[in-house]
Amino acid sequence: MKPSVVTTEPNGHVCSDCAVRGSAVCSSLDAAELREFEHLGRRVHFSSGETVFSEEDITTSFYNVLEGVMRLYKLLPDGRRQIVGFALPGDFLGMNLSGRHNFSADAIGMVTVCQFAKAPFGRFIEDRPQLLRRINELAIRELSQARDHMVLLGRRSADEKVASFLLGWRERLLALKGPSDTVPLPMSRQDIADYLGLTIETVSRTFTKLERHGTIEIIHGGISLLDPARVEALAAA
Amino acid sequence: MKPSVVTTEPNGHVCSDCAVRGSAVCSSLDAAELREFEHLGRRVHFSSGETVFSEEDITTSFYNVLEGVMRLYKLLPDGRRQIVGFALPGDFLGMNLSGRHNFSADAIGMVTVCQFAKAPFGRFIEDRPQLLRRINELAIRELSQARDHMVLLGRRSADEKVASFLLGWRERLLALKGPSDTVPLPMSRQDIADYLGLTIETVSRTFTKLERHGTIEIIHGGISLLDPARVEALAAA
DNA sequence: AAACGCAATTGACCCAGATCAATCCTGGCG
DNA sequence: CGCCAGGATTGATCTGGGTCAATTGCGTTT
Repeated sequence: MKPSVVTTEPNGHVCSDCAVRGSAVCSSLDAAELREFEHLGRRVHFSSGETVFSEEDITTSFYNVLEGVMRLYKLLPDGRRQIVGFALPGDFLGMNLSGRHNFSADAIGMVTVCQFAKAPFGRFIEDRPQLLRRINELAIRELSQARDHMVLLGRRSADEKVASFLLGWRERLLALKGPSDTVPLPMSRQDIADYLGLTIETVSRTFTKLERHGTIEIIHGGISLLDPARVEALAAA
Repeated sequence: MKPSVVTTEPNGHVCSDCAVRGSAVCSSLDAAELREFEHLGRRVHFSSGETVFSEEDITTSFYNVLEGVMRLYKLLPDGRRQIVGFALPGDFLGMNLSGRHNFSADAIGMVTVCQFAKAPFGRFIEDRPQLLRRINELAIRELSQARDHMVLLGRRSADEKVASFLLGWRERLLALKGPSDTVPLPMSRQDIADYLGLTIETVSRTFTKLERHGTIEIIHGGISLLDPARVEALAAA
């Protein structure tokens, strides 16, 4: 199911000045290793809404997000959807034990990834424990986030969910774009609802309520935290 | 907060005939490595309800569960609890990036763990990529389970949650105790509720409902699946 | 065997959030 | 510029599961 709009650059890039050089898996490699590594990955672009891989697909590649945002989700047979996370630049996707992806991933807006064929990547890792350690670190970080999200899904009210989401999302963007009380939300209300285990109406109503109380301002493509302290109180962190 | 009832065996064990030798982290070590590894861990016993470690505690040890069941959970400031998983023999606990545990763990019934001091264990791993790879595998498996659980918490009804839980728990015990339609439930109803994001009343009512329909039978310390197919249908797997 | 303690069950009622159903933007296009 | 489509908002109503409150069942102590 390779989408037609995907474009691949034959080779117009170098890892050494990649945007995610410092934070992604490749941060564990030295300059010499990086030159070798460069041949393994190729940049691939996806446009908004395109699927990068689907749950249950055989895993043929790993992906390193370079630019943009992706939604990672699982579907129930009847169509209910749970977004298990949003991937941002520096995130590494595709690791699994079964040989099949255990969630689907698609682009929210334009996305650039660094794609690695599974086998050569596996071979490259083989004698580079540093890289393995880095991948393990990323997995452990994900796991910690996943557990936090379980608490949110299982034990928080709608207001708390929305407030936690805004703070969490701002926090993640902090590392990428620097601190700001203006939080861009590239994903749809439906995406937010499916991430928080709510309906789109509840998300919308909660935003409106927060805005009426002067806590946030809903702006085009995002929200602005007028009273961050209030939001933090609501999140019951 | 070392509990008084904890007992440590000076050395009455050998790794080579450990119950979890084949499935735990140590499955990645050969006989020679195992002998060296043996000196790193010590068996520690916990009795029912004792806390092995708490969220936010500085991580001083890693733990390999040998016997028994543990509940892993996070608390909100106001006391709401979310159980993020149950640990069984073979599970490895304590990995994190922050240097602090990101959840609490306590014993459900008698528990035996193999405890490793963080620093020596870290040193041992250093030049044994096989062990690191094994730890990574366990982390990836956990991550996959965590994502499945997010779907359950965010998008399933109470009936589906309970049915999925029974099947999932049976599935996990399968590897340890062999196949059976009688599912022991060592944890309390409250534990089940906090795992599923429900209240104790809802869990109890759902069990009763299933029993009235002849789908399960509630027995002392567990349940019996009278109609496993029916339970699977309810789980909407 | 009576009495206690604690988990589990059951019942009655309530409410947060879902569902159903209109609008209301807003941006793209003829 | 006016029209259209898809996302977002808002309103009205419903309900699954929570809350509150007994009651039951059992294992332990005396």
